[in-house]
Amino acid sequence: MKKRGPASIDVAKLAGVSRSAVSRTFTPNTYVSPETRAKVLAAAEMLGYRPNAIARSLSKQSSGLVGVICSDLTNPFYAELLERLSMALQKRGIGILLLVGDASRMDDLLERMLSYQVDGILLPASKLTSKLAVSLNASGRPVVLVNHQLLDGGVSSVGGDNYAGGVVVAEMLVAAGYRRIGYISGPEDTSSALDRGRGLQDGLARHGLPLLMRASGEDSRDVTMAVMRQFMNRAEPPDAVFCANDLMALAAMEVAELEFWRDVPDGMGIVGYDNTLLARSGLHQLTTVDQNLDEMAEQAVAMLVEKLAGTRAETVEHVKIAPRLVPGATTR
Amino acid sequence: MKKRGPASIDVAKLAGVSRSAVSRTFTPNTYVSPETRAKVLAAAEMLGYRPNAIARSLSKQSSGLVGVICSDLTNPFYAELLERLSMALQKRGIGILLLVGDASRMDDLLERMLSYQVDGILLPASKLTSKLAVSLNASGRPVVLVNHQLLDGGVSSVGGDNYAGGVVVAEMLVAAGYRRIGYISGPEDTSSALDRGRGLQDGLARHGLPLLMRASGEDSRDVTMAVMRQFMNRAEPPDAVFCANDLMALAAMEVAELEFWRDVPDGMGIVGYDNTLLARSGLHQLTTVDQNLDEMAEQAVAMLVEKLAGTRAETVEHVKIAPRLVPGATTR
DNA sequence: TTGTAAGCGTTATCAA
DNA sequence: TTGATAACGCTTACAA
Repeated sequence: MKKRGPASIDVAKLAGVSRSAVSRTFTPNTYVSPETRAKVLAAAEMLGYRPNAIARSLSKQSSGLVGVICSDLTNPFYAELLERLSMALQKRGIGILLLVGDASRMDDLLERMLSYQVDGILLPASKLTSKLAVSLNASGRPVVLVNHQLLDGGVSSVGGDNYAGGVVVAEMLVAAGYRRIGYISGPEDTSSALDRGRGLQDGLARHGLPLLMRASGEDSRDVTMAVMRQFMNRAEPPDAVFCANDLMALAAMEVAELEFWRDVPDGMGIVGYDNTLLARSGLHQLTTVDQNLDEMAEQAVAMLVEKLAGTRAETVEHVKIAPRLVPGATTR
Repeated sequence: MKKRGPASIDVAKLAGVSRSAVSRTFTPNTYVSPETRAKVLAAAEMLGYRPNAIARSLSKQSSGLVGVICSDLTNPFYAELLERLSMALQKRGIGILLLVGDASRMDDLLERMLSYQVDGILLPASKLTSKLAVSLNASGRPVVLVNHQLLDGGVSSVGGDNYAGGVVVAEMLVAAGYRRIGYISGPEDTSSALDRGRGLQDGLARHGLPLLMRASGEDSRDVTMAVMRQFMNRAEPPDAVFCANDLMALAAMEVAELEFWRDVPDGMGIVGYDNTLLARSGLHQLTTVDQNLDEMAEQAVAMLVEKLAGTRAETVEHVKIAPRLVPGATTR
C-alpha cells in the first residue's frame, strides 16, 4: 500500500485548471496569470503537492544533479573541500549525487553516476590515473577536477597553486633564518606534492640555498615518522622541515621534539600544508599554508556551471588558486 | 546540439528484439533466454548503452536514492561517519543524494530531498529540533537518525551508547588512580553529551566518588580552554578531565600542560571521545573512546533498508552501539 | 520466452 | 494566457 504524494494532475483538478497551468506555476520564467497562479498555489498547498524532480528530469533531459566522487573523507582537507563544494552547488540549486571510493573502483562509480544522468561531474581526488580521464571524457559530460590536475588528459581543473605555496614557504623559512631545509612530500609523488617541492626548491634557490633533502612518504603517520628519523640522523640534520600536509607535519614534529629533543620553533622549524583543523588543535599552532578552499570550491563549481551552460564547454582550463601562508608557533 | 546517449529502443532495434527484452536483460530476477540476452548485451555494448536510472525511477516509483543531510563536515567525526554511511549504502547499490547544511535551513533542504523522490532519509546530525521530527514524519518517507536521538519525536535512530561510554571512562579513570574528576560536555547539552555525563557520574558513584565539576562549553577551542581554566583555578582542581570529543580534549590538555604545568598523564589525566584522527595525530596519543563508526553506519543503513522494504516500517527503535575505550598516553 | 501497450509525472509544442 | 497532446526512457501486466 504505497501512499504516493499528489501529482500535478491532482492539483490541476482541484484548482480547476490544466496540468500545464500547474507546471507553469512552478516553473520560473514562465507566464501564468496571477489569478490562476493563486488558485494553483492554494490547491497545491492544500494537497501538499511538491513537483516531482525525477519526472522533471526525464522530461527536461537534465537532472539538475552533479556527481561528486570523493575518496578519503578521513582526510580533513577533503572533508572540508566537500563541504564547500556542497555549499557552492546548493547555492545554485544543484543537487549532489555523492559517491565515495578510491581510484580502483572509479570506473564502477562513474558508471553509476552516469546512469543517474548527472549533468556534470566534480572530482575532488588526490590520485587519478590518466586512463580515468579517458573514461571521463568519453562520458560526454562536463568534468572538473578539483585540487588535482591531469596534464595529459585534457580535463579541466581547479586547484591550489602548489608551486606558489612552495615558494611562499621558502621565503618565510629563509626570512626566519632557517638554512638547512628538508621536504617530505605526500603520497606517491602526486602532481601537487611535486609542485610544492619545486616551488620550495626554486624559492630557496633565489637566496642561494639548496633544498638539502627530500623524500616522499605515504601520508601515513608511521612512514612520515620514519622519514623524519632518517633526516634527523644525517650528518647535517635539517633545521626546518616542510611537509606536504598538516598531518605529516605533526608526525614530523613529534619525532623532532620527542626523539631528538629539538626545540620547536627555535631548534627546528616545522611547516605543514592545508590549514586543517589539525593545524589549530595541537599543542602548538602549526605554521601552515591555507589553500583557500572557499575560493577553490566556488571557482570549480562556477567553471562546471559554465560548462553545463555551454559556455567554456570545449576549452580545457587549469585554474590555480593563490595560497596564503598562515604563520603559527612552529616557525620563528 | 545535445548529444544524448542511446535508449533502450535503439538497442532493441539493433538487436532485433523488443524494448521489454532489453529491459529484462538489465533487470535482475527476470527471465530472458540466454540467446536474446547475448544479442541484447552485444548491441548494448556496441552502442555504449546504459540504462537511464531516472527513467527507471519514474517507472518504478522508487528512485534508489537515499538522502543524507549532513551538518559540519569540518568535524572529523561526521566526515568519517559520512564516509562509512556512503560505503554501506553503495554496497547495497543505493545512491546518495547529499545535502549539507545546518538545522536552520533544514526545512528547505528536506523539501529538496523529497522532490527528488528519495526513498528514505539518513540524518547524521548533532543538533535537531523536535519540530524537525514532525516535518520528517510528515514526509512519509522512512527516516533514520544517526548518532542522535529525538526522544519525543517518534523517529528511529542508531547511535553510540553514550551512557556506556561514560561508564567505561569512569571505570578506567578510577582504576588508574584518578580521584578528582571533571567533565566538559559538548555544545549546548545535546542528548549525547548528557548521556555521557550521566554515565560518567554513575560510574564514579559505584566507587563512591563524586563527579567534582562539570560544564558545557561549545566545542570550540576557545570556550573549552576557558572552561578548563576555571576548573584548574578551583581550590581543588581536577586530576583528570573527560571531554565530550577529541578536539575539546586537546584544547583542555593544552591548558593543563602549558598554562598550569601539569604533567600528562601523571599529574593530569585527559580523555576524549570519538577516536578521531585528532586523537592519533597529536604529540600525545589521546586516550579516547571509539564509537565503532563502521558498526553504526552499517546498522543505520540496515535499519533504513528494512524500513524501505516494509519490514520494521512502523516501529520506532533506538539502537545503541557499544563503544570501546582506546587507551592512549594521556591517562596512566 | 517474447512482444504489445499502458503507465510513471513532468515539460514543451502548438492551437485555441 | 490557457489547454490538449506528444514526448522523455523505462517497467510491467497481459497476451501471444
